Amino acid sequence: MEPEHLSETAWRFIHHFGEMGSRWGISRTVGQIYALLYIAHVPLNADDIAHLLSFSRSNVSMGLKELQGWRLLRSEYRPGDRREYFRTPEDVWEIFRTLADERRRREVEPTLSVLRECLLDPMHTREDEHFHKRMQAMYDLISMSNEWFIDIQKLSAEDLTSLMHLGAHAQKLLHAKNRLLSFAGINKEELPEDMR
Amino acid sequence: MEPEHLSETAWRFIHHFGEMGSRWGISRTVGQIYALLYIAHVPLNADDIAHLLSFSRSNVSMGLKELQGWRLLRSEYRPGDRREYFRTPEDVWEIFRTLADERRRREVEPTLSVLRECLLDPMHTREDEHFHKRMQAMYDLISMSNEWFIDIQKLSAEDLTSLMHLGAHAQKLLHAKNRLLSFAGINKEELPEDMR
DNA sequence: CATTAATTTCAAAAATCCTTGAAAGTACAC
DNA sequence: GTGTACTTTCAAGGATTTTTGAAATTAATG
Repeated sequence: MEPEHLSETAWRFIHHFGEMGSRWGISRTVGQIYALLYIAHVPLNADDIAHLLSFSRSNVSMGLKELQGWRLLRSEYRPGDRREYFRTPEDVWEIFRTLADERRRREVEPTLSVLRECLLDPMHTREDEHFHKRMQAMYDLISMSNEWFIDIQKLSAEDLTSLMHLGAHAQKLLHAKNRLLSFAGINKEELPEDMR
Repeated sequence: MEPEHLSETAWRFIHHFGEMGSRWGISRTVGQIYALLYIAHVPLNADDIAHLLSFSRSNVSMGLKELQGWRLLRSEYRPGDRREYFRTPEDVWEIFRTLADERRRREVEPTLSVLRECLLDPMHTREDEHFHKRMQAMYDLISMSNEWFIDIQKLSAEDLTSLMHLGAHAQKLLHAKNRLLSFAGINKEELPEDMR
């Protein structure tokens, strides 16, 4: 069913995502496996993958397990065939959303925890005070981005596309709003949280 | 000038960012150096850093060089002192912007190039066609996000904060616009690019 | 221009991370 | 329950990345 070997172009694609993966905390193998599954026109089983990418069977098994840990795979069984067949979600948006959300949970949330803990520690010296301010600034930024992402994540691919096209133009809307506020003599602090 | 040793809390902070760094394609050392410089209340020279973090002098030198490659450091000389003193920008937003932009240039742009090249390759089989569609979908998503980021990057920290607070509420604006369009019987395709 | 102070380079050692084959585990079919 | 087809685990070996100290380089000073 699946091709015996990869085309030149397919290989370039897979190879690139392997390299990319290794800059992103997932191993080359895992990156390549995912790239292959992403472009495959039919679901593949572990042997297909091992064969096409020349990895050991066990390496593929571990790679698939890791990808499942990232919630990035779908799998299915076929009647009369005991092997498990894997594929990626069809929608690229879904893939990126899942990836981003998983990173958020694995990296951003723990970072916020550490920062919160550090911020609770008592300050003794002038340096401690400076340290505290710096951590607070970082906490504020990360925390806000985190919430923004959780918020934005709910939107459909279509809505996200519109929002992105709007891009920095949204700034104009905000400026218009701000001019209006100042015209009306209203102070930002008087507004409810979600209208600032 | 700088403290002889790090407080418990400072160490926790630095240690965490070392671990984080190692998940992000920069080494533990580099992550720790940056965390230290970020919280330091005065600029530090390479010896200070090596001493405080117990790294070899040469390791610190390479780490600083890498951080400069990321455009994440400021440095200064003092009269009567030959040593170079390093600090991070004061504004966390600036740091994150620089980091994100550098990653964009190092990872996203090359990925787009590879995808463009692959998309130009001739298709022979049915599988090639499917492959082509998948790459196109990925190209569209990454390309759009990339442009969105370039666009958004120009905004001030203040504007970005407002935008983030707006978050998914922006969706309401869009829906309002879309309802208006459909009420007026205007098709999206008739609008100029930046109004869709 | 020689001396000294600081920085950088680089090849080797150390640490870490990845990959593998062999063995153990699982689950289905008869 | 036994055999079969597949999957997973794991310790050892391999590969890659980090870290280091010694030597080379650069730059300032008298």
